Amino acid sequence: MADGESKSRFKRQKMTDDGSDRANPYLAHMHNGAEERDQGVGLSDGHANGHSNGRATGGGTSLASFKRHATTSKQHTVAEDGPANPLNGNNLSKRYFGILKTRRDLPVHAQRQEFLDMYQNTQVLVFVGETGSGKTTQIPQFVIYDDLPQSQGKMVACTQPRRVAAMSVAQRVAQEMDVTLGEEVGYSIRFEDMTGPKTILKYMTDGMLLREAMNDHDLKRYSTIILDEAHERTLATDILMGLLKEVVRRRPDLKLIIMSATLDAQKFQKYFMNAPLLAVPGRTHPVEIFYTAEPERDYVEAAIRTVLQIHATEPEGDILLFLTGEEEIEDACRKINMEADEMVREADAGPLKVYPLYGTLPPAQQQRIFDAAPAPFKPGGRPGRKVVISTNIAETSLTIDGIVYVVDPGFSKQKVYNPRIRVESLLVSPISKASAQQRAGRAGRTRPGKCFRLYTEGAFKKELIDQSYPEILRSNLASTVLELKKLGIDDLVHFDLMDPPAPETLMRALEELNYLACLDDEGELTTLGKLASDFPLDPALAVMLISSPEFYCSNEILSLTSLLSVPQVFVRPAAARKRADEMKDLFAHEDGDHLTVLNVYHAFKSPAAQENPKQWCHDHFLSYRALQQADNVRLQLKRIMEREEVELVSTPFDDKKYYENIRRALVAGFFMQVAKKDSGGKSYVTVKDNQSVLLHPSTVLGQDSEWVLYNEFVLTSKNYIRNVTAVKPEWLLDIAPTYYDVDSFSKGEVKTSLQRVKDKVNRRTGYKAASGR
DNA sequence: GTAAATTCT
Repeated sequence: MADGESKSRFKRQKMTDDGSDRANPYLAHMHNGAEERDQGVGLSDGHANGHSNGRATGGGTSLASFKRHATTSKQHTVAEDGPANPLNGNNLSKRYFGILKTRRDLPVHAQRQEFLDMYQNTQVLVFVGETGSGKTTQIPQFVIYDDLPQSQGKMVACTQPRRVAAMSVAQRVAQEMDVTLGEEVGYSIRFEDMTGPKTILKYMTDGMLLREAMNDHDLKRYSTIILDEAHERTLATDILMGLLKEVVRRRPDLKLIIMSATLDAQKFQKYFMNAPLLAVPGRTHPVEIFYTAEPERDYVEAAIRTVLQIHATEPEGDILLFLTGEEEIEDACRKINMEADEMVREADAGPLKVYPLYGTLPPAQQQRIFDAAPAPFKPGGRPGRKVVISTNIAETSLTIDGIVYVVDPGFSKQKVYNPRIRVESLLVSPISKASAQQRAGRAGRTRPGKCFRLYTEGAFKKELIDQSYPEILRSNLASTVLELKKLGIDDLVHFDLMDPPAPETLMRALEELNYLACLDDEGELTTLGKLASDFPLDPALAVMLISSPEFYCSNEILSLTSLLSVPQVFVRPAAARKRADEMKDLFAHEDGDHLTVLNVYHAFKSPAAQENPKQWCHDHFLSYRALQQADNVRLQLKRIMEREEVELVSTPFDDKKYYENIRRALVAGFFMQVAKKDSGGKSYVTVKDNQSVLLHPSTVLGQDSEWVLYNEFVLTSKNYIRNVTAVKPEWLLDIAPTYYDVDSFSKGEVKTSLQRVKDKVNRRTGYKAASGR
């Protein structure tokens, strides 16, 4: 592999980096006259409402003289210079002043006054800050100094799409403000509320704020809400934007800041009644982009070749390669390792260390990507290098310093939803231009880097879409619709979303909720629906849980619901499949996978296993993390059940009906996910939409069950149903009579079969078939 | 006879 060869496949394109040249057309230029503004004395009126909740009020601190929404950057910097902490009057630490210096070097700091001028003069502000601008840590602090939420007895919220981000940013900002995390600055995520009575700045996940909105439609606890990373367009962010658009109308005192990393900010501006925009440049190193001259046929093979060429020809620096899934990544790791060994032997190459990275990898193994690159074989020899092969987890969630080369084949697995067959599935699809930029940017975090795109420049320009479709357009909306109803949105069709989903998707969701009796025929929330929306669960799971006391097994269904809302508990390493399967057989229940996983949970909770649960899980090929997480979820759900007075009951274990009751309770939630064996005897057909499906080979269920209920529909090489339990058709007619109205079924085997069962039941109970509803 | 991008309440 000669040097020239590596370059020949790539056409060099002249550009600094996707966006590091940020001569920004949207940059707001405002006259900076605020310095002369009167520096009001005394706290604003809000201080007089006499809230005695122990919040920091600024009294006795340098903030006491600040006039709300009329402060200046100069005032802020004077206050920050100490000597007392502006928030609580304490002495400031040495570390504080050290951090203060670096904070003032951040690009956002240069525009602090500009930001204040806009913030003070508008209710909604769109803020664009590229990577490295400091927006996530600094803007909320600027806001605190001007909004003085403590004087209103309120807080400033800043949302993040991911839990880790909310936690780590809060930690960092607490340090910057020299306060204890959880006091003036805190965070709130599921299972963990690190806030207290003094908290005035709260980082939180977007999902968490959405939950809060369900019980407080006006979000009255907040004086300013900052939606960060809005460009990621998570489902929760989209719903919050729709909601907040209405809330700002109802609450003129609420300020809203939409923060985004892309220049596609006009869309946000337009959506929010032409809100003003402020843009701040980022600070990253330039990344040189290379494209292939011709399209690649096999992107995995091309990617491996490119990684090896970089290793052979490029100067020191680590490599990040993006692939789409676990199997592809493990496969590429193996191949690169083999080739690298050969390069070391035959071409005197430096050592190459390869690390896989994907979501389901245990945390300890994920940590290994942060190991330093290997040292040269001998002092002064060819440099060692680290290669990380990752899914798009490294695109946003995880940042690896030291990456200088990025290899981007241009694909990722994405969720798609097909409302016609009501199936969410994962599909390998081309990424968007925004993703490609994000990936390239990963090469320029510590020094100038290079990005090798395994597609042509023409393809980048013409074939990639600008932005990935927002999640709301790719999801089953059943739980979203339920949430919206609970948020007080009555007219879903006219609810102003940035990207409204297809009418068919909405119809499907409404229909599903109606069958689940969460919405009545008028589309209004029922008592059951209200209760279901209190649980952080899919509607079918929530309904199953709420109905379970009627089947005398709510304790067991509570466990099962928790198990179904965490990742798979069975571990099946490629090297030990057979042993793993044998272990699974120990827990198998002949009536299906639900009862099997429940057996696992009960065994996990037994004193014997709890003696050393980690070891026990390892020995039994079970995921300790998943089971622990299930335990956590169970506790949270149990608290909600107690609060809402959903009874916790069990059928005695020695009762003949113990397992049958659980299977019947499953039907109460999942009656829409039932399949009947085909006349051929091998495959199954789903009731109502007549899809041919196969039992997933991982099921413990034998082939002799006529009717089965399933949890998941998996589209891979074939249509599989997974997590399957045998049910009786009588139960379907009994528990879900509206859905199993035999007359509504289209002609076919399912209908005939159901009719036969119905007649039999009617004969037995003495009713005439005709008298049935 | 076998798959699971990612994230969230």
